[in-house]
Amino acid sequence: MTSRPSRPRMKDVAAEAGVSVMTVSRVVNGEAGVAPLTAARVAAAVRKLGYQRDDVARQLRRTDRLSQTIGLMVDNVADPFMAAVASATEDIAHRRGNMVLIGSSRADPHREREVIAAFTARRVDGLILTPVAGDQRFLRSAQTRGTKIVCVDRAAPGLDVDTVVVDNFGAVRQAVSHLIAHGHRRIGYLGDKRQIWTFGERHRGYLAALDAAGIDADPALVRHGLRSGADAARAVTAILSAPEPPTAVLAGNEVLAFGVRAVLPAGVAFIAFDDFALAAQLTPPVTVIAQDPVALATSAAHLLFARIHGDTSPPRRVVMPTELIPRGSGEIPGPGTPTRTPRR
Amino acid sequence: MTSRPSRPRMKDVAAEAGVSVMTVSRVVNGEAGVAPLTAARVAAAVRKLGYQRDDVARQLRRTDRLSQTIGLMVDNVADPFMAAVASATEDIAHRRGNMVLIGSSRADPHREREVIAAFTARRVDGLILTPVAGDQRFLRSAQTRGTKIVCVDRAAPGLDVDTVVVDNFGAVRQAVSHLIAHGHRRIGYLGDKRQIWTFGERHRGYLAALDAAGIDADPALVRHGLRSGADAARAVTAILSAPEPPTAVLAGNEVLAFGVRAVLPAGVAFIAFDDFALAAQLTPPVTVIAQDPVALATSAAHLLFARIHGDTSPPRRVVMPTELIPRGSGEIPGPGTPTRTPRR
DNA sequence: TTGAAAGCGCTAACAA
DNA sequence: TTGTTAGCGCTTTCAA
Repeated sequence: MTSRPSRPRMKDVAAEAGVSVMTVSRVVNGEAGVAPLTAARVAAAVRKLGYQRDDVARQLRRTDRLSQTIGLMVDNVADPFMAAVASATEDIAHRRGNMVLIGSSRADPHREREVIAAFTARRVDGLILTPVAGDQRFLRSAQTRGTKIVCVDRAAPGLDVDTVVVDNFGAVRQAVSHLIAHGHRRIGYLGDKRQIWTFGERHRGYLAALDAAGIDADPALVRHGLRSGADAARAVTAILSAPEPPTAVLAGNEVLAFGVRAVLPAGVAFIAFDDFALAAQLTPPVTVIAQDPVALATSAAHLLFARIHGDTSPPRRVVMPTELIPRGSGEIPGPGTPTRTPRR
Repeated sequence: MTSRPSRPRMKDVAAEAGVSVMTVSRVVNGEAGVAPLTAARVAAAVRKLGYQRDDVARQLRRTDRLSQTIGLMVDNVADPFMAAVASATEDIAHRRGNMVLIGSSRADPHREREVIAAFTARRVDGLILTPVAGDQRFLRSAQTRGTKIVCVDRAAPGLDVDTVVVDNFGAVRQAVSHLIAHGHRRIGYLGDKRQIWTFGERHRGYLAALDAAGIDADPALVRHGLRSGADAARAVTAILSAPEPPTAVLAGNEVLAFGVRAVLPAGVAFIAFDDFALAAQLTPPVTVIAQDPVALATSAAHLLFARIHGDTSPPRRVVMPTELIPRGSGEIPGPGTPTRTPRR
């Protein structure tokens, strides 16, 4: 076995340049107070040896304790919404010279804790989270010890932190009211786990719209805990084969919408939460509740970096807009629509 | 200003439990040779103070030097293919108790170097890369110093590392031959930058299929460097308004396919590289070259961890399968098709 | 302008 | 079984 050649250290550079490690440190970090000629010798030694500063050792000693690393916990990076959040977060972090550690909770509160513990053990400066568990109080200790936290997309009840979300409740209430206005009274709801804040809100919005129209909510038309397109396809098939099937369906997010579309019969109205690439090109085009994941994540990342750099103002809740985009699928008339004139 | 309360250290736990830090270290790391009663006292102190081991300091001193962190550099996490790669990588890393640092090159060789430098400065144990630049020799120094490297999706010419890819050349040659067999002789090609290995291969496959059929390649039908759906939409519109427009188009990846679909007239045949969620539900359904990003990334991650844990066998190149899935759009007949019998 | 000494929080090696 | 000493690679502090 060959022994693994280790990377050069400051002391190697110092020896090569004939100076002390302190001088090397000053040159490597671009500090003033080094004679130009000395600096040039050090720089030459750095190049010759291929020296690169060890940020792990650096972080251990520095006064500001900053790792220039943040932790991003999403539900699942493969989800297009979460991918957009991750991409935007990484972009802001990169611009600020930071790196992003990424972890997925996959809607598992246990995994969520593991991931967050692994982040804090690595001394991240801050966390951007899409929380799963209803109760996030376990984060308080990290918070009081200086780790900055921002929630994005999903709020964390019981935790007093900056939060960037949309009005999920209002957006779904509006969408369901839209379906009701088009004559629907039996409307299906397909969502992920209710404990997830967004889906709790979306389900409440659904119920509120029904209630406002004097429609009794039928639990047979509601499915929670759907995690994949396949889950959603099975659920909508089941709901549609009920004795009194729905005439309209709401899919709680993009991934679920994909599954619903694969099996939804023509004639059933459909609205999806989240806009997606081909929504306008399907037959019929899909009416959606659009939100902007890039704007959400960008706002969250800016908030986080402000906190890391000393902003101690009270926690803020930023609510970003949503837009109901009617494209056709959400405007398919239901049995109660005015276009079908009742005969007497 | 209030001073930031710092997290407890081993010495705090040691003081609380009335033992030395070494004993705390043993308990925290679950090592044998601590009296049960002592261990219990330490454990109680850990709980009371909410102690969490500092992995940064730990890594600095440990003999194996492992950070239990790997770096993943993708082109752009928002791209569904890359998101799937990231998700699968994170999943394998999580199972092995590792974390993932994520960075995006966004097809910029300069940014690529920055990201990789930031990874190695943080002493990652290994790198999983989708390289951009044609020349990756700058990675050799990191490699000789012990950082394990695996390329996924894209190979890195000039670098002798494990690589997990598909046969891009063969897959596109087959797809373009498929279009030719359906009577097309003027076929458009839309791809990202040619320097990116995959797109170089895909373009070569395109040319090879034309050549095998005795068709002269027309540069007016080819566009490189497309980075978004909007880019692709503009490019295909331009190509179609040429004097002799193509009767078929190949989109080099999923993101470009979205843009093409938005503007492609019915009647123009279409094949996309990468399968995507709604491909089968468009009108006409989209014929695709399917590959499995999860399988690619899983294989790459396993290779990387084997290397990190001492596998020193020669670098391997794993070639995963692709599948041409005919769904309709790629079978639209062209002017030279046998179904249009030539009259004499 | 430069360097020596100390120490960040932990673990390796050894001693008791 | 427990503790002591040294040191990972760097930065801080202070002295020259």
